[in-house]
Amino acid sequence: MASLTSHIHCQDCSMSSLCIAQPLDNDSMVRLDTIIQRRKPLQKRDLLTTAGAPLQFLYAVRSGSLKTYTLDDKGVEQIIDFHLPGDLVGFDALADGHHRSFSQALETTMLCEIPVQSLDDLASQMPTLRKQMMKLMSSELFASKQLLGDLNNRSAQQRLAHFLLTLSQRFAERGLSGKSFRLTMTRADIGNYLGLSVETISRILSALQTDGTLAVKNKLVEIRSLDQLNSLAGH
Amino acid sequence: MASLTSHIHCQDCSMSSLCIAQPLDNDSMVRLDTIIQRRKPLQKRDLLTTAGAPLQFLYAVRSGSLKTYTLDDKGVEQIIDFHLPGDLVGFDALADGHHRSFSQALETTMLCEIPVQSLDDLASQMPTLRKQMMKLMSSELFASKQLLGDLNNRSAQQRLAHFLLTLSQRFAERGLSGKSFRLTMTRADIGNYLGLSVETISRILSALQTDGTLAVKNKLVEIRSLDQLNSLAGH
DNA sequence: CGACGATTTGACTCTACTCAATGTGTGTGG
DNA sequence: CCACACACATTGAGTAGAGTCAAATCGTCG
Repeated sequence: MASLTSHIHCQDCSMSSLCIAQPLDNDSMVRLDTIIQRRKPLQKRDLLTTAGAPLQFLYAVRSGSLKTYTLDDKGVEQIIDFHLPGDLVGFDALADGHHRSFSQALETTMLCEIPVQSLDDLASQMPTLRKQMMKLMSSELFASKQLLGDLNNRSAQQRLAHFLLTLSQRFAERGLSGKSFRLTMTRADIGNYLGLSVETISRILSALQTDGTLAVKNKLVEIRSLDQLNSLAGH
Repeated sequence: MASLTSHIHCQDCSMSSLCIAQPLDNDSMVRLDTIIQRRKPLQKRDLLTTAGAPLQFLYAVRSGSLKTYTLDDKGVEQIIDFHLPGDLVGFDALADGHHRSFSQALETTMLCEIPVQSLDDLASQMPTLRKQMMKLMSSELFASKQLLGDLNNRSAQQRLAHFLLTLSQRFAERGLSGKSFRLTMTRADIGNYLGLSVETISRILSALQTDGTLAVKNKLVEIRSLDQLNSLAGH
């Protein structure tokens, strides 16, 4: 009998199109699969990475979600990113072999664990894998820099609209509903990430609910008018 | 006779410690050197990259400086980054082989031109080069994400203090003075980058001048009290 | 010298923050 | 299974920091 832990392989993984495995032919994917382990699921609030800890694995999110954050001089949390299924966690540690941030599960979360040493070996043999890693990092890099400009010069409403649209797109890319989804992070997390206070987040969500752009029920968000939301984000 | 264009080689380049060449042994550096060309200097306002254009080269800044920006739906400039000597320009294009942003010289600027195709070939033969590229991207990625958090939750004064400190450090790393340097970008550029209005930048610079933290004379900035500036950035 | 772009400074306004109180949901232990 | 506790969320009132608009000055380049 198979054990209870997941035995889905890269070849069958629904996330493979977003994952590091995306451009690989079947044979390469099988080789990648052999180095990847599946981890016991993380429970809500469990830490996946700790700043300063040596890098051993990169992680791919299979299901669930995480937040990545740093602590500033005063020990205040600064949220850097949210991770959804298909995302890779740990790139920031490639620079010097140590994680630079904390990653914490926002809900029960399943992961693939990729030993960096083996990945590196594979990458040196497989140019496609090497290029794919570069591509993923390049995309993330641009997205991150772009976001900086996007957020900096925009109002609270624009920021939140942009955030919701980005989430929506990411869910859609992952084969989930982009119209209606659950915010696994708290309002405080969103505020921290966007540089807004909890109260502002709450007020804007209420306002968007009132004007019919959204239907919000606790953590559940339904986008009622995508056009409306788009035009709010654009200004 | 040697031509008038620069013939400095990677082996002799004062920027090599920051550059892609950093961890390479002498032999590898010579090989890298053979694929790198030197470009005619860019004049102020010249474009180095254009969003949408196919990626052919990565560039390393030898002297001078550039700004990288995108244009939003309304054609409004969004500054994403400033590049100083030793920085690499073009990583954002690795994702799909097309540049995603514009890069414009802020002053007369000298560059090394690195053909991506050849770089890729070299990287596949030289694991150190491959790792160094990953490291550079990883560092940039983290810095960019960190910056997002840093700026988002901070006041105008904190942002500007942080910006000046970062510039100071970067100049120092490049063997230039970190105490006293020239802002090659306009106040408007700084404001755009930090998400502040020109007037706010100007007012804060004046205030920092008045309280003795800085001496500002047009584009020239001298840091009078590093401690003061540090504590302003920290809050 | 003249023109234009960049910078500074002032006055007023408004957005988003803080503080405060209340409401809602979740989870734990008796 | 219920009750209580605590974390999360909403809403209101007042305030402050940064934006906008406007005008004057400075600097640079032709």
